[in-house]
Amino acid sequence: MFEGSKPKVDDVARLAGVSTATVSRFLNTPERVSEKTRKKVGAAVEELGYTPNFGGRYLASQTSRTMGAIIPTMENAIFAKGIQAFQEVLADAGITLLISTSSYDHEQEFENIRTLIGQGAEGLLLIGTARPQSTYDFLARRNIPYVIAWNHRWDGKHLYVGFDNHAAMRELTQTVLEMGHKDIAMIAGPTQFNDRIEDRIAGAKAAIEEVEGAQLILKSCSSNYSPSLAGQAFAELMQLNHKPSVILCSNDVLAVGAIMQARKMNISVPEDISITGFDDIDIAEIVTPTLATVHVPHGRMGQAAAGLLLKMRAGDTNNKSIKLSTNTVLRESLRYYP
Amino acid sequence: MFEGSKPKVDDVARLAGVSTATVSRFLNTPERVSEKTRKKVGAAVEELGYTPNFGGRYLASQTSRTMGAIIPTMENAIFAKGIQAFQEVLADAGITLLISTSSYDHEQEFENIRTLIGQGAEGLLLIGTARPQSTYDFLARRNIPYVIAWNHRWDGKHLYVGFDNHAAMRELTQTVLEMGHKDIAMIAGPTQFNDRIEDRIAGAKAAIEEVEGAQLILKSCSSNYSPSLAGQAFAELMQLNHKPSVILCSNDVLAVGAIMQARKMNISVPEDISITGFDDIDIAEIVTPTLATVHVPHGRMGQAAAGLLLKMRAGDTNNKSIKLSTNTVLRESLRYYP
DNA sequence: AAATTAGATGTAATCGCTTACATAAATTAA
DNA sequence: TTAATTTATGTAAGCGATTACATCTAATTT
Repeated sequence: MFEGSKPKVDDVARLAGVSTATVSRFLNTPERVSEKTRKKVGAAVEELGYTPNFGGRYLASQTSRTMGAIIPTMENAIFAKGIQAFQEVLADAGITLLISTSSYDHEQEFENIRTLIGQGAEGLLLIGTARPQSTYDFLARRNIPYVIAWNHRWDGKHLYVGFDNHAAMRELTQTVLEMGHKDIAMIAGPTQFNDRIEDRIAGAKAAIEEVEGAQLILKSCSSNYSPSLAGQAFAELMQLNHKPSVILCSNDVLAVGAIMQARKMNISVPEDISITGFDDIDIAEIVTPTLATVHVPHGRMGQAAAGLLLKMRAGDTNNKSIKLSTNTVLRESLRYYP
Repeated sequence: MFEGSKPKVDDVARLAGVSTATVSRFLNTPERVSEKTRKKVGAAVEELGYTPNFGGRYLASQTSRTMGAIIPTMENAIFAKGIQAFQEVLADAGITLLISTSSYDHEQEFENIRTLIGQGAEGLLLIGTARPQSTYDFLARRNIPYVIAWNHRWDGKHLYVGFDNHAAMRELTQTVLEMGHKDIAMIAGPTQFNDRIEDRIAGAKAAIEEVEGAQLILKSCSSNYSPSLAGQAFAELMQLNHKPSVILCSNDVLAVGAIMQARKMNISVPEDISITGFDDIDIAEIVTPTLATVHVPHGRMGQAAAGLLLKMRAGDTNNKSIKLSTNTVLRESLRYYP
């Protein structure tokens, strides 16, 4: 109706017959406004469909009620679940979430961080630890609270909300070893800019080194989320004279790619070869055979990260990293060594 | 370094020995600044790690370089893919994306819309058409450009960037009918607030009505994304005396749920019964048997939506809805009627 | 060489809101 | 009833940028 443009505090104030200060108080601290005026102002806001202008608000109050999250990609179900939970907790606290994706690129991530801070983000959710020191320096200089999710390390350098990728993979590998496997292969995506994969590989190695006669063949796959490239890696492993009896994949997506390739090649899983994943996303239970993997509590991680950032925003400085536990899930794709 | 707080234009101006106006010009219209000062200011910006404050900028320029998207949930791979593409196109144009999720709730969606507009969103991406008229009224009153994605209708009421759910489902159903099936069941999620499902159901009905002797048993499932609930619906259908020979599911997730339940019940797909999905997400090719479904170009849809909003933002008023085509994908789960 | 013009920079008003402080009204205490 | 509090409201000064307009400098034309 009306002029079609956005109503401002002044418009509301005029219509309600009060001052702009009162309107502002009505919006931010209603308890400081008398019942009577509260009604008047409320009606005016309603009638005009007034929404406070963020710019003005942010400028005047220096608080944006906004947080940012930068994830590598949204296409991966892993992040989606965690971020969804993250957003829900923030929304309940009246905080808007700004999201952007970095495509696993440090420069883009830094650009995104700058933008989000410019937009007023009062806290940041970042995935993993691998990024240039300069990025951390920037964050420190600006004094921006941030939380590192999807990984957890004991170095005490950052606030983590995640799980120990190293320990989780080590545990899974130990299980595999206990089942009698000695010739173990691993298909892993690029570790560049991806500390989680790095930790997973290290975890597998650590477990294998502990067992006499066990050995690891590491096969890298140029993408973390391409089933077909994983399939290719699988095919190459099958060319070897001395074939592995089990293939650990750095995540479920790659594992599924390997399973599908096995089917194409008429190699049966787990009779001929065992395969494992990591993450326990939906497809792990859908694929045939069902996939043995490491279960990760993505939803709880997102919630915890939001909770932590909210606390930091409230001024709580004594925060600690949160380590979530994972667990090995045994399913059809993994079998005892014959 | 320094005071640890955020540097402002004045700081940059002082350090570079120019006025704030020049700094602003350097940031927004560098071509209006001489080579020499450009260098000076650039160095100052760099040294201070200056990022313009969004609030001030937005207030003064009345442009936020921000767009909003409200999706029902991020957990579903469907939206993730489309939104990812949407975000990439916007990012290339220097626009930040604000995302929030409505959990399929109209009130929450409206709240989100208000918030995003308050944050300065210059355009909105909405999913599907089903929402109260009051929401559209609000949008119109505020004169906010918006695009409806994930559906396309011919009513000319909105700008759509999507596909014709009705026609797509009709086409799939026609294929099913041509394969000889007459007793057709459909497992569909709630249509409340979900015009896409509504259209899909209507599309199936339309096709079936055209064929003599063909009939539809509609089985509703109380969630759109719960495989287990779909499994339950499947089990109930199998109790019928006169069993269907094919089950159309309103999306791939439900279809997978049905397939898995069939496996549990030792009913083989497609020998005993055929099953189809909709969306063609990754799992469609992963599940055994692979799932016959309708392929939807999610990525292109996101891109197109972003392109359209960008054009609208630039002032282009003569925009048209974009209809993307889908196609029926035949896979193992669908077979000729015996 | 003087007049004209184009280009670069500076000055200061402005955007919409919040909030410290001042003031007025209502309540309680004396 | 008056004074002392408490509570509610108003006034006006910023918050950090942009930008119309004014000014100054340098280049071009005559």
